[in-house]
Amino acid sequence: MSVKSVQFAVATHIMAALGIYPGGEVGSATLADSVKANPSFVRKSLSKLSKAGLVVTTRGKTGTSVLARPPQRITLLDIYRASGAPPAFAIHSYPVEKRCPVSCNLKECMSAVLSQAQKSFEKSLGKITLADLIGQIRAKGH
Amino acid sequence: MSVKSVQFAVATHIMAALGIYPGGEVGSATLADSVKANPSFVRKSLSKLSKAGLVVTTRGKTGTSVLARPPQRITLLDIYRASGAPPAFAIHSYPVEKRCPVSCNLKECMSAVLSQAQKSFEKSLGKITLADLIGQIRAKGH
DNA sequence: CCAAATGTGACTCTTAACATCACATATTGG
DNA sequence: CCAATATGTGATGTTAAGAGTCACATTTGG
Repeated sequence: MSVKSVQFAVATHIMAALGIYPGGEVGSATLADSVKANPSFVRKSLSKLSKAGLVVTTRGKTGTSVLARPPQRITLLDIYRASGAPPAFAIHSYPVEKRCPVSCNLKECMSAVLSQAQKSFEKSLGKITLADLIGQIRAKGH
Repeated sequence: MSVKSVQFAVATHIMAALGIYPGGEVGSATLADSVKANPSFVRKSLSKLSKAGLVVTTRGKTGTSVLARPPQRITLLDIYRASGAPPAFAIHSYPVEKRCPVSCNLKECMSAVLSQAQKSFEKSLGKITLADLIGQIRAKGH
């Protein structure tokens, strides 16, 4: 029922790098160096952030990316949602045994439970800003 | 980085069935019918619940399973933990680019963030008892 | 001792994300 | 205008992990 995806972590890495980099204009190749992932993979992630309005990218020969707004006004929940990470929780897809009341109704109940859990998890992410995260990274030094 | 697991949902299904079944003593074959999953798979799940002390199973010819305590005293968090579902959130495992402070420190920061999110999600599960869930199932009727 | 149940290790199958490539698209500088 | 170089993205191969299955050991009531 849980879903592991690096999308969120990679997207956060990118955002933190954009926030920390002096000047703030960074090309995807530089970001790929920092994440140490395939440039194409990074571009895809960057593309999602751009579509979500968290980042402004310019194309063409001198194309770069910049944060769309100051890191104080970007939460990790914004990044999580933009990253396109699959929902954290899932339910099995077995068929229903019609004679069994548990089998008939459990999925619906579980679905409510899991969406509540998802909300509380998202709420937790919403409390942390990108600026907080950058502060922590800076505090750890190099 | 993604992995979906049905362990939690299946374990919850089993527990609800045990709680609802009149008398409460049920064999794994009956449970497998209700879940509509492979009997061996159900037995494995049942085995975890048993080891976690949520269920008491007897072996031998007339082997069955019963809830170890009343459903009012079993939370979905108990079941989640017993089910052995993998942690809901994970971080990428790319190498670190040593010259980059983001690359060096982000994983540690993300790890803290994710474990906090995990806690808030678990807290949400801890508020729901098996009795609550069974009540919901009964309310929906057959 | 035998029948019937749970417990479990080994193995294969399936799926979804990761990773990569190739190329389309866009834009600047000369 | 065109060459160089950046982002954007569809297609495809690779891989890791859970689901599913099987076989058999273990247990225990009759």
